[in-house]
Amino acid sequence: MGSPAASDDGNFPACQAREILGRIGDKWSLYVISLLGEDTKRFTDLKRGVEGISQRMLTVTLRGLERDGIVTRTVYPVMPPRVDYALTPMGRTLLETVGTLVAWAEEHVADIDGARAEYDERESYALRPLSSP
Amino acid sequence: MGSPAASDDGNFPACQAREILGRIGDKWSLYVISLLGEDTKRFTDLKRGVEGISQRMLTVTLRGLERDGIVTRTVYPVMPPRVDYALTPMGRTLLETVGTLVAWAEEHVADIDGARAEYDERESYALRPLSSP
DNA sequence: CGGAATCCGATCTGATACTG
DNA sequence: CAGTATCAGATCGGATTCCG
Repeated sequence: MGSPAASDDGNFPACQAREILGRIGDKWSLYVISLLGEDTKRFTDLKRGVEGISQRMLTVTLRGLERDGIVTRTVYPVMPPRVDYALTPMGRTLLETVGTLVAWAEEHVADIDGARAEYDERESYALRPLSSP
Repeated sequence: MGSPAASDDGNFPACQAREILGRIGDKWSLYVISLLGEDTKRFTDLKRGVEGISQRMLTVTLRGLERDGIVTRTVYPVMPPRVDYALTPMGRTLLETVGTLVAWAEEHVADIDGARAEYDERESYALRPLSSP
């Protein structure tokens, strides 16, 4: 329904791969996946484990990962509620790569910080016509 | 106005690592990095190589990667302009991991597509009170 | 505890037009 | 060729409130 023949990019394989990369490449997803590891974790565990994530973003992220078949969500009908999250077999195949990526980011914080400072100086400098204080 | 000492998260290491993950985890960055590989490529080559990227997003992505010290940008002062992009040594250390991630996404398009269909059905089904057509 | 729903400013992004 | 500038629409994401 709706659009007859316009923009069916949505079904284009390359477009789907991009969407998937968007999901797993998301900073929150990366942390959630690497934090889950081989274990089963509860919502609050993840919230504590992923520094700085809001409840909303954790919920949204987990929903997305669940929908894509990367994590499983198990609800126990008790009060107070208890929900367990874990990686699916497919999700586990991501673990090593994601772990490497997260580790890379953490290892290169200083390098990148330096590169940024250098770049910013170069740029502000390039933009200034002639003088320097 | 308001917050005097609140939210200096900006300098917090964990926050910086997240920001870096946000950059390299970005779908466009991932494609650009893996496409660059060991080579030097021109702007237009990248534009053609990264399916579906707009000129604007390619520019923005490359600027970010340059600022973070992941790619180099070489401008030749000729007409018409010529600009070469390549990975820095630091950028090259990402290549294997990023390549794996991109390959993973492409390999799992079908699986994830299936998982999504299943999830969507389960959900729409769960939300409906009782009846089914 | 683990959400869902809503509000709303901030950010992102594509389209378009212009340029050296 | 390789951008920059601008603008409007879409999306993101935090804060808040309410719920079983």
